[in-house]
Amino acid sequence: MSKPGTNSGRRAELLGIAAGLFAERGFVSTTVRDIADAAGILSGSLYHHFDSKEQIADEILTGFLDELFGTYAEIVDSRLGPRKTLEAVVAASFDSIHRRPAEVEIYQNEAKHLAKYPRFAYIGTRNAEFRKLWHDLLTEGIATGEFRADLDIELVYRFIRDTVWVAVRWYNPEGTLSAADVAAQYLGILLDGIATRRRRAKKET
Amino acid sequence: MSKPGTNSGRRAELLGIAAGLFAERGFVSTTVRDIADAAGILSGSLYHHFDSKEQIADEILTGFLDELFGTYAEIVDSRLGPRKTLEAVVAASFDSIHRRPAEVEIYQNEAKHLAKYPRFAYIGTRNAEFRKLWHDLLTEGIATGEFRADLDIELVYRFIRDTVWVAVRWYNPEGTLSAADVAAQYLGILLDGIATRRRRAKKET
DNA sequence: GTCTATAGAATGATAGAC
DNA sequence: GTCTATCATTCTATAGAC
Repeated sequence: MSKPGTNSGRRAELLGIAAGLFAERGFVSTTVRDIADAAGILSGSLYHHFDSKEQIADEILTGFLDELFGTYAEIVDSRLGPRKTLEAVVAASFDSIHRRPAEVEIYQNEAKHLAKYPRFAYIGTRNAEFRKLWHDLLTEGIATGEFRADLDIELVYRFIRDTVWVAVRWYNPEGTLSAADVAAQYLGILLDGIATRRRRAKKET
Repeated sequence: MSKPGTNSGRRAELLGIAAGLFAERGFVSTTVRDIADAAGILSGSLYHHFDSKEQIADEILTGFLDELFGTYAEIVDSRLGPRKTLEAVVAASFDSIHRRPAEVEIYQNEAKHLAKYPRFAYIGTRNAEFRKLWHDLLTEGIATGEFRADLDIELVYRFIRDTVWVAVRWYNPEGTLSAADVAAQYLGILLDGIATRRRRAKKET
């Protein structure tokens, strides 16, 4: 039960400490000594639990992504219709920022670099999965007439994706503004805009 | 004219090479040897032009920020009114992503870490300046009735800031989509939303 | 599960020749 | 303005004692 590779409590504890440091200083700037110091042990001792620094990041990311995409799958399977699904996916994303800020920050800041290595190939897979989720959602919403027909789906997808995730940079889990508050405000802007009167953008071509 | 510290052409060339590498690999992951290799010289020779690796990043950022905020100042001084000013600031921002993608990426990815060092204190100053610009703009727009009165100004500011700048991650200066196209699409979403019917968000309290 | 001790490589930076 | 040569430091990772 305490064999490295299975989940002894100590292992999870070390992963949490490492996640906090990776999020705060970045993966490359965080040394194994930093992690060991924060855990109250020496750097060499870390290698009893993990094969390498990369493996630590790997386990943090897989754990996070498996949980997140599990939640997305549940929402999609509920077949709420485009608008309600959009609201639920956005809310779930902000909720993950609230519950796992370090993991989201690592995903945002480090995934692009890590994805180059074979070990982290699943990052590209998850990104493609997320993109498909949004493309399907937006396409269906336009078909049902709930979303504007003149939208560039790929661009809207990117704007939503970026704006939701980048909020991890300023969102404070201990602050007065809850994840649900932020999600509601954000959905208000995304769905209805900030202008007082609907002034449809001129279509080009 | 060729004294290091003044702008010989070589110096600017080296800054451009370094900016590309910092943007692509990150500041800490880029070694002085990487920069020297890309310039076709040896790492020691770099120190004839610059005192340190930090100085290189410093000059890249100050040059970029001075230009960017000069543009913002011109726009504000034109007194176009809230909506037109908003459109112009957003367009100018996307234009800077088009013209200086490496510099924007460095500002986005590295500024947070660099800002901790006294040498980069101006980053915090610029951020505050940018925030004030948006707060004033949004406040005025609400006063004139051009923007919705139920907006949380600080949140709207963060959403706009993040969404505009984070686009540097996927925007391709050589692609078919111009910076003006992206700005127009983005403003369409921001001002009017993606939903077909205006459904005002319920106000809390 | 942690510590001692250290290997082996890479890093930012320097001094002086050309 | 670039090169040669190199220093001092820091890094990931390993081997074996406790």
